[in-house]
Amino acid sequence: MKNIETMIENFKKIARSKGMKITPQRVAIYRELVSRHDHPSAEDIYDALKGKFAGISLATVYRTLTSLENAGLAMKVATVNGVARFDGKITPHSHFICKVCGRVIDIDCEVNVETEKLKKYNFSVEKCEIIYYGVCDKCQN
Amino acid sequence: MKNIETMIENFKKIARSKGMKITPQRVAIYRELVSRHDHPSAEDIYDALKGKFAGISLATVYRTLTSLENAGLAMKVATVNGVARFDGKITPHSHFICKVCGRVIDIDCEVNVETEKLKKYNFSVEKCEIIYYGVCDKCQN
DNA sequence: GTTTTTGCAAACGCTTTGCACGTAG
DNA sequence: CTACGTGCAAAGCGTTTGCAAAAAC
Repeated sequence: MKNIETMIENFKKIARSKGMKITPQRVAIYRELVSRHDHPSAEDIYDALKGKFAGISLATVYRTLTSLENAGLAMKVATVNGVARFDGKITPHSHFICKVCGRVIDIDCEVNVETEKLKKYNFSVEKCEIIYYGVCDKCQN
Repeated sequence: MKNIETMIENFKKIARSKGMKITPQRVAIYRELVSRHDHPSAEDIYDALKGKFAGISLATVYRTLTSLENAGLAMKVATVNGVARFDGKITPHSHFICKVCGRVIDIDCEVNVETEKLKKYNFSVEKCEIIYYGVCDKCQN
């Protein structure tokens, strides 16, 4: 799913199947989200779009991100300094958060979770989120 | 470190060594935090204390939790529905968050992280946070 | 006595929401 | 034509902060 246009077609198909309407705003927000890999905040997306898109509102970005989450097309992957960060990559992967610059970086490192031992809790586990914290390469001087 | 009074003595020692003053509020907040294992929010602690402690303020609870974090005596372990949750247990462990009731539960399940592969990123990794999401035993009916 | 901490209330900042208008289907 | 989405501004809400009084050391 690397081709952006393919992803947008997929988005339209899924959105329609969920009864969502395909608006120019939604397409633009989804395109922006999947085009970049810095896990933007709602405001990041808003800032990137307001130049090309007269009158787009921050509220619409928030509402669209929530819709995308509900449709399984996006995820809130972290909260850095009180600001939610989103990802259009929905395949399982981990993240590293730099406590200096706040960058959120994808980590494709394998993790072996002893899920056998988790069974004793009798929980229905749906998701496992792994976040590493530290200082990124650029911030180490 | 199971004995509460022992933990409080340890807290006083560390706090003093960091130049912090030992106030009745701080002792009460720390005691409340380490006495319970439900990962309370600042408001949970405030609610539990305001009965026994005339005039304690929510701001003091927030400030104390921040001080405890800085002293390495507590941690913000999760944010559930926009509310930060704290833990006085600072040894490494994971958490399960029930998306129905919002409970945060300690998980002492081993995880083998392939830290070797992390090295290629040239990050200085200080912490690894693992959170499982799903539905807890009580909420499954 | 000096410095830190507290309580109160106000301020903050991200996010959500009510409403009238616009637009997709 | 009807239901859903949008823009705007206002409201929400957890958390932080300024300040004078109080307490720790």
